[in-house]
Amino acid sequence: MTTDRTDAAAVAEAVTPESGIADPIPEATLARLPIYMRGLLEVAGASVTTVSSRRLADLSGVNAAKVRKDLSYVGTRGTRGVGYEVDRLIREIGMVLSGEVTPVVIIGVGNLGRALSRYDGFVAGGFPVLALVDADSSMVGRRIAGVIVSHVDDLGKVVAETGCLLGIVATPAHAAQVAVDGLIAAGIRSILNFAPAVVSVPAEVELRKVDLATELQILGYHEHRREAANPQQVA
Amino acid sequence: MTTDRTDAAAVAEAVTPESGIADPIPEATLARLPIYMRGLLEVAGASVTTVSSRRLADLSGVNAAKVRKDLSYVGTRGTRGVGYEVDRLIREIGMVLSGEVTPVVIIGVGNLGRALSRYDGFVAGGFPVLALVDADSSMVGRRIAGVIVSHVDDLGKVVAETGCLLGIVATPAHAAQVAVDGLIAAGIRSILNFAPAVVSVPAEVELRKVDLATELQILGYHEHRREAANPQQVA
DNA sequence: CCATGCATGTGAATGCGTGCACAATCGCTT
DNA sequence: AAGCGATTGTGCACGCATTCACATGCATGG
Repeated sequence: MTTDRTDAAAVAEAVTPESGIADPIPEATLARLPIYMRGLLEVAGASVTTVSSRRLADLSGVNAAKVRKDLSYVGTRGTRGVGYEVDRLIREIGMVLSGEVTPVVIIGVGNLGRALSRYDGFVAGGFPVLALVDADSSMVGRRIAGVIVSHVDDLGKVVAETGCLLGIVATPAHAAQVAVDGLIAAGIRSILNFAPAVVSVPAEVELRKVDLATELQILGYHEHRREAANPQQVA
Repeated sequence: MTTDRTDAAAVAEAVTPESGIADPIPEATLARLPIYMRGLLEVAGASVTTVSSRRLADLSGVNAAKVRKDLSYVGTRGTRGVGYEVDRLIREIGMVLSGEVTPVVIIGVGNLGRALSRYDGFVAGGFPVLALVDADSSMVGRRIAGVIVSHVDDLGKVVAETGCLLGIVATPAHAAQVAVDGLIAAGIRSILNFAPAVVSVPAEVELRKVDLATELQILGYHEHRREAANPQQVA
C-alpha cells in the first residue's frame, strides 16, 4: 500500500476506493500515447499553446474521437471550444509513460543487439542503454556505444549496479529462453524480446515481442495476394 | 436480426467462383502463422509426422482452439482423432505467406539500417536484402552485408534491377515521408517503417510500422505502474 | 465389424477497440 | 449580457478476436 502519493499517482484520475492505484489504461491507448507525444512536441515549438483533438488526430494519423477518448484515460481535461493545453498534455503523458529516465540492459550483442545499443531513439525517449551482456566471451570487454560488454554470468551484478529496469533480448532464437530466465533472475520484470522464438515467463513479468521476420512475412502475404489478384507488371 | 445477410453468402469462404482469388485471412491469424511455422519446423525433425492443435498451441504459446481456427483459414484439413500432418502443414502455410523468395530494399543505412541488412532472420525467412540506398553520398558505394549502397536518387533503377517487392524504411524520422514517397514512386507497394514518424500512404499501399521506442515506453509504463503499486526494493 | 477414445471443426458468448453522433460546455463577439 | 461558434466528453452500436464447449468424425483395438 502506498503511504505517500507521488506526482505520478496524483495524475491518476479515477481514485479506486481500496487499492490506491488507479489507471487501467487500455493497451491500445497506451500504444498511441507516444505518437501523440511526438505530435505535441512538434507543435510545441510553433508558439502554439493549445491543440484540438482534430489537429492532434491529423498529426497522429488517427480518428479525432479516439484521441479524445485516449486523452480521457490519462486524466487530462481539455477545454471545450478551445482544445488541450499543449504543455500540460506533454507533461501528463510524459508522466504516464514512465516519466523519468529508465535504464535498459541489452542481452546479446550480435548485429541486432549492437544496432539497438546505438539506436538514438532509445536514449532520446528516455531509455539509455546502460548495460550490455553476451554469452560470447570474445565479446566481453568490448566497448559499444560507450558501454562495456559484460559476460552474461554477471548479469545480476551488472543490472544491480546500473539499476536497469527494462531488458531487451537480442540473442539468437535458441538462446532466448535462457536469456529471459536470466533477466528475470536478475530482477528484471519487463522484457522486450527480439528473438524469433516463443518464450514463457511467469505471470508477473511483462513480455513484449518484436518479430522482424514476421512483419515482413505479413507484408509478403499482402504483396503476394495483390499480385495474384492483379497480375500487372512493373514495366 | 434486422440485417439482411444471407447465411449462404456468408459461408462462401473457400474459393470465390469467378475472381479466382480467395483467402481473406484475418490479420491476427496471419501474424501467428509464422509462429506456427517455427513450431512445425522444430518438430519436423523429430521423426514426428503429425501434430495436434494442442501440441502446436503449446509450442506457440496460444490457445488450442485458436490454432484450429487459424489453420482452418489456410485451407488445411486435419484428421480427427489424430491431428495435422506436419509436412503438409509446413507446405501450406509456407504457400500462404509468400511461398517463394521475396527480395527487400532498405532505405537508410544508419545504425538501424545496417543492422537490419545484416539480420540473418530476414534471409532465413526468405527475404534477402538485395538493395540498400541512402541519401548520404558518403555512404554510397560502401558494401554492407554483400550489397553495395546506392544513392536514393537511383532508387527506382535499383528496385527495378533487383526486383525488390518490399521496402524497409530505416531513416531518421524527418526523412521518413520522403523515403516512403520514393519507395512508392519506385513501384513498391508494401512497406515496413521503422522510423518514429507518422507517414501517410495511398490506400493501395500496405504500410506496417515497428516503433522501437514506443515498445519500450509501453514496457516502461507497466514497470512504473508495478512499482507504484508494489514499492518493493530489489534487495 | 463395431465400439471406443481422441482430436478436429465450429456455433455461440464475451470482451475489446473503433468510430459516429450528439449533448454539454467554454470563450468570444456583439 | 446573451447568443454563437467551436470543441470536448461520452453513450451506443458495430465488428473483430478470443475462448469455451460440444457435436462430428476418423483410426485403432478387440
